[in-house]
Amino acid sequence: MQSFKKEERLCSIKLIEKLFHNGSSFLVYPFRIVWLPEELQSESPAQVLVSVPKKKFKKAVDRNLLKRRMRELYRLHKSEDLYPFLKEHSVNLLLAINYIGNDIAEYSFMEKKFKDALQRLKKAYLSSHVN
RNA sequence: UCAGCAAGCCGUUCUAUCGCUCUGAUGCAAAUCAGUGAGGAAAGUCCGGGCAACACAGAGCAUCCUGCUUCCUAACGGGAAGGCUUCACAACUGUGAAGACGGAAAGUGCCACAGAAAAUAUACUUCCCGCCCCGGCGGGUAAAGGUGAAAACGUGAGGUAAGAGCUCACGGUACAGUAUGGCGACAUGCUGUGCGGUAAACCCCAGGAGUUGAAAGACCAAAUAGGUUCCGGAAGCGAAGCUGCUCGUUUCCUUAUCCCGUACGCACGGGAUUAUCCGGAAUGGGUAGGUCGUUAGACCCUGCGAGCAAUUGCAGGGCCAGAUAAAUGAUAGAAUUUUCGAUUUCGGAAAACAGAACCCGGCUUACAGGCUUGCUUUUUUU
RNA sequence: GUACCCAUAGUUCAAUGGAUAGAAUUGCAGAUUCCGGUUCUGCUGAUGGGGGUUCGAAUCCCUCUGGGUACA
Repeated sequence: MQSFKKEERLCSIKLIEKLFHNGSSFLVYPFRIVWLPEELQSESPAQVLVSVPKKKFKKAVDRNLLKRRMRELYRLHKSEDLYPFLKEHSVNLLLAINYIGNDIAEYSFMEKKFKDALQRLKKAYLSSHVN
């Protein structure tokens, strides 16, 4: 359950455009999460996209490091909480995780914040669908 | 032994757990197992080539690039060896460094300020001669002064009213001719003629450049709509021919336009106008994909030759990333190195520059630390 | 990936290779005013960094840095 395969990544240009056009977003420093419920063809319950702005991190090495850490976080924590939640409500989700910090954060700090972000995501979904 | 300079090389390692890319095996599949996975600069995109598509009789013009010689190379604006110039050390003969290093005697332009004058010379203070008669005029001159980044080759002698390459000697530099040495750039000698700088000003000379770049280009099958062309069938108060007329038959043409429905377009429904529909094939375009191009190569390692060297010949061995919103990671522990606190044991911190995207050869820039070789130098010992 | 362009006061722009790099505006100080505004006067610059050519470089050449444009 800790794998991170191609089906779980968001690659289609159309879906990405849809996500950033219609999706709703919130901020948990140092992340910005954009999400949108959507019917998917693939088997995985969610597709995710990870990005780091080139303006803040000029060197490719730094961007790679942050993207790898964020992917690792998603891989390790998705199965604890997010996937069971999504199956329970039987929805599929498009996700985009942007890094908006100005410095390269420690892994432990990022881990703590990422868990908070997942909780926020669940709350946001529930509140929007109750109404 | 210490320090500096130059050249070349390396540029953290191991274990465990959980993952990712690609390849292979097993398997209907899910999956499992095994192997594999960033650099010397992968960077900048400054040059050159391969590869691909398009273009292409030949010549000239324009534009851009290069610029001492010979060689290396697939090619180069790269490299090697050499020549020349300049600078430094040294001291008369070397050592080291740097150099966009063709042409100013084809032509044009420019050379601020200062200065008499910045290039067909000219004449401010001087100097000399003559005249008027005591500071002016006419002539000669360019040595001295001062200016400037640069002043009509420099020094000495002769010469002269005073002077001047005007003449001579020595020297500098450029061109032409000639002899010797060198493949050549060039060097040395002799003869003659000349003497501001600037071509990273225009320009001239010699050589070179077709254009566009893997988002190049080749192929594949889907789903959706149905543009164009062709074929077949049916239809028409359509047109024309055959005919005196009708039927019939042949050829052509049409198969759409307008209005309303929230209505501009598409689709759908209805209505109006003399009047249209169906089936098949080919071709073009749009949308989102896949495969090839794509990693075995001007490749790497070792040995033996050729060459002063760059480089290259032969033999043997090896396979070394291939992603596509883009893999090469995260965490924990240990070792190694550096550094700080401490003091011989422990604790903390750090480990450079930096991340492939069609592939090669260079150049440029970034880089903690370490190793090797050569040269110079300091101290000590013999 | 490929092809190109730009960089000058805080800001917007000038300057033929030649004095101390100008103009507008902003800021600061002073004058004027009872106070403020307007007006007047004065002051404030690493020509993006480094090297080269030149007697002399913002300008010419090389290189690095930063910013931008075009091509699907």
